[in-house]
Amino acid sequence: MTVGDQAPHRRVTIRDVAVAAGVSVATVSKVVNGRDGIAASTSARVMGVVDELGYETSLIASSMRKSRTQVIGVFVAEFEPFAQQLLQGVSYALRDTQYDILAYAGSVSAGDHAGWERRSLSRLGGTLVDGAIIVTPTVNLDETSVPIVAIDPHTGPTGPAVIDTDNFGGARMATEHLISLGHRRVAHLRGRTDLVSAQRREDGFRAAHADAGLAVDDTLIFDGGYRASLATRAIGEMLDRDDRPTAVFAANDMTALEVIRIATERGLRVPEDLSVIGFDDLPAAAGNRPGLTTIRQPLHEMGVSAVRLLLSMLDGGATEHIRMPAELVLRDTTRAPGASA
Amino acid sequence: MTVGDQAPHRRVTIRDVAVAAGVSVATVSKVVNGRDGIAASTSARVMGVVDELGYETSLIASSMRKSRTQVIGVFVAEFEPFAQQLLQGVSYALRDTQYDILAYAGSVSAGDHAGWERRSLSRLGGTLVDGAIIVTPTVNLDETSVPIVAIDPHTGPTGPAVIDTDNFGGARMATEHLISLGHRRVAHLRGRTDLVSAQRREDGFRAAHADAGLAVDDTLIFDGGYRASLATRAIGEMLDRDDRPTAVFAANDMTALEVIRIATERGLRVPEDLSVIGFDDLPAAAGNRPGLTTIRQPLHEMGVSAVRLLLSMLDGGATEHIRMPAELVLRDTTRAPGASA
DNA sequence: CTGTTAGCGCTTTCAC
DNA sequence: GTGAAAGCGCTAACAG
Repeated sequence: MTVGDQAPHRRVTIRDVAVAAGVSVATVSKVVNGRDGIAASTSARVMGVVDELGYETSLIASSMRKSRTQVIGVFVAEFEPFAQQLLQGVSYALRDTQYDILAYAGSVSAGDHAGWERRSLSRLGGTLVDGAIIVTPTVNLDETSVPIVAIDPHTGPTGPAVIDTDNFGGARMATEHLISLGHRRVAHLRGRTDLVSAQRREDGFRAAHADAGLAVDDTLIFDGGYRASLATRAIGEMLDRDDRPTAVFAANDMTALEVIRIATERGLRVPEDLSVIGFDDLPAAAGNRPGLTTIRQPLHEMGVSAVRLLLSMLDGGATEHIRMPAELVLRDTTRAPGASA
Repeated sequence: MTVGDQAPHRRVTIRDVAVAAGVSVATVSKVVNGRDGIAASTSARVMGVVDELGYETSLIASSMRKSRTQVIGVFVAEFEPFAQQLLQGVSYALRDTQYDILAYAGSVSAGDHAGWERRSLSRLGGTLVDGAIIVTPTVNLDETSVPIVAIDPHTGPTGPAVIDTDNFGGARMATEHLISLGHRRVAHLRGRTDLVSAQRREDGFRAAHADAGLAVDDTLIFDGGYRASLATRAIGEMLDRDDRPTAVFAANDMTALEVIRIATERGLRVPEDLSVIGFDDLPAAAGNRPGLTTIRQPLHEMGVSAVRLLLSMLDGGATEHIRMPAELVLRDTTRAPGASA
């Protein structure tokens, strides 16, 4: 610990500039913020010192006094592929605006995993960010200090502004696809059952069966919890059954990929022996070999829409609920049953 | 939840808690921060109010007084795939620590694109974040107020702590691969020539030729600037030549993918008529059809290493320069010339 | 044990 | 035009 205890590089503050320019702190502030009522000569001198010293106003300090910071917050539980795709859309949409992006993953520390969205919001909202986009929040967010838009909230479209995907329709489409291929024993690997998105997907799965006049075999429904690690066991059981399903609709891509992994381990070929379809269309779905057939959520567009909506709200616009369409993306992991090579 | 509903949506501050608990602001602060020297009864009462009011300490305000915030900053120019892969590694490595991640893209607003790293650092460093990881900075960062580690700095390994990839070795490997396949007219689509990483890759390209006793045809070297949009024109020229190259080594995946796109547009088949190899191994490389053969930078691992190094520096450890190995990833876009189907 | 007093770096009245 | 003063929400001495 005997390193730089000397505090070698204190950041240059507004006071340093003021002293160097021979003016008051207040004057520097005005110059830097382009307020008028400052002599041109003074302004020029101060700017000179600013450049010379490399002064940058502290976002933190100024955010405590200002109302607008020109920063949009994106709060996520974790930087996983789903959130990242969204973030890319947000980033893209904010490119030509005056806003900076601050993405915060505030549930890193174990323990109170739940409520990360409320916590992040309290810690940064109202001060550091002008508005926030919250990715898959699992609690209701009302009475927030800044405008927020929730993307795919797991509690359903309850908050004021939300962007989500047609989970029910997408799931029905996935299941229909399997059924139309001729599959009659199709399993469903559910998501986190405490989340609406997972429930909607299960509903869609059932609806497709009903539409086709087929009965759902409830023993073919397994819990995958949206995470590969949580799904592994259930997948094993599913594939070890004597009357193994010929196809499976996994509630998201991560668990669908896990199905493929386990199936391959068991010596099963996908799609010859088992058809698999996922949900999300993460980059990993396209990157997998064989390419994962899945239901696409337009993540990028959702990020863009979230920005547009938030910006309009920041401008006094009304909240909205935007539902994006889901789309079937055919790749290589589904085919008719028994159509072995 | 019937507390202070008269107030609009002002965030609840430490003062609100103090008043409600009938103690001083300082006492609340001590309780919340677990300082000792507080009566158990007082502590309990305050905590009760905290829960009831849903108080969360403002990261901003406390960061102005505290030295440690338990937040690591990741500064990027933009949230593009390259940065995102890194971010995932960082996120992964920070999972089980007490640190939160704050990713900041501070060059969104057009204009002063350059110097974003310095700007972000000045605006957030020293106060909001305990340390920072900077992704592909293009300026030298010394005299910073907090420990930083640079990932793949485009100015070369000059800063105190840097993680980078063996650009020279990787480029040589890529070119060797093409040459060993039998290609004799191989083009190089350079990156941003003002950046060392791009220079190293060109050097590697030339070295591979020298090793094989081959001369480099300088007219086969084009500028791609690392961005698809900047490369389009040059690629057109390259492919419209009468003595079109049989293979091309693009300085990164984004431009390699653009080569494939343009080639396909021209009616050329990849790899039958043209072999293409990239650099980076972004998810898009694996996701592309045909899969892009490329040189892999272990982005995830680099993120992890950056965290480890930063954490150790935060703990008084010394700076380091870590060079990661590049690796050839064979997919579907390279094959022997003239081996048409 | 607890409250009072200073600020952190900045912006914003409001005098001069 | 410019500066002095009053905070923003919080923590860190220092008194009581």
